Amino acid sequence: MSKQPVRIASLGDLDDCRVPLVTEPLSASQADRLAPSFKALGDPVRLRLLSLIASHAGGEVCVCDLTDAFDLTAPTISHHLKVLKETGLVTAERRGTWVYYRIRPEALALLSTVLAVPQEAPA
Amino acid sequence: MSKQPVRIASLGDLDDCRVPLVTEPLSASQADRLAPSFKALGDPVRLRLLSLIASHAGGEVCVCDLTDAFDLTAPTISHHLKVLKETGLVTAERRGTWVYYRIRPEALALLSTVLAVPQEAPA
DNA sequence: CGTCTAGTTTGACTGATGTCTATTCAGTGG
DNA sequence: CCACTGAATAGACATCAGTCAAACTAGACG
Repeated sequence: MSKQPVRIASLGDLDDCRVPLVTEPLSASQADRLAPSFKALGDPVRLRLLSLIASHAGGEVCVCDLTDAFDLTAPTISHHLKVLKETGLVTAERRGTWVYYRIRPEALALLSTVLAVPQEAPA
Repeated sequence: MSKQPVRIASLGDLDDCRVPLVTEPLSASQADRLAPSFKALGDPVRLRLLSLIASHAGGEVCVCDLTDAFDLTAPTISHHLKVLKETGLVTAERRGTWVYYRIRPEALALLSTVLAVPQEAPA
């Protein structure tokens, strides 16, 4: 439906970062705000967590299901989820005993756009 | 499937990573090969370096020009360029006294694809 | 209230990372 | 051959990041 003006406090304003990095040089400020998101993706465990969350039917996953998918302790998974949450890539919601995570598609899409290579890219 | 000889993963084949992370869960192997690229993008200096290289007219930039754009020493810039090179995001070519860097558009495009959010993505 | 389960937080440890200075390598040109 | 410049490497150092065990918090349910 209509998009809510969701705003992640801990996630800096990335509104001015919607232009491919190939198109024009990133400012230092833009780079400072984008880097944490890419850094969050720079760990294999977090990449898989994000993918598991993003690709799951229903759009959300319980932490317990995520923990089972790795050979890591629950605190470690929790730590990685926190990193993803703090960079605005996912959101968390508690329902009863369980906590469910879902992705923030806009965040993912923005990063995808930054890396996109327009057709008429400089050769 | 015939097992291929083990490849150095710093720039390992990412041929089987062309599917959006949202579409299906990444395997551990895929995540292991993708993570270094995102990690390389996880530093503000490298993001700006990449953007400077990618957006430069002519498609290439001399290291001397890059060094001037930052308040960092030449070895530090060199180190960051090495990281970008080792992850396959850029290539380097020496011509005379100078070394020119250019991006590898395929590498960038692949990462963009991995992060892409197809329209019918789970909300 | 007591207890059980799901998740998170804390603290510690270890290994990786960003930066610098000093040194070395690669070409150019006297 | 030697000196000079652009760039990369080596080593050192401080900080950060991933992991775990232990302790803690949030609900559910007798």
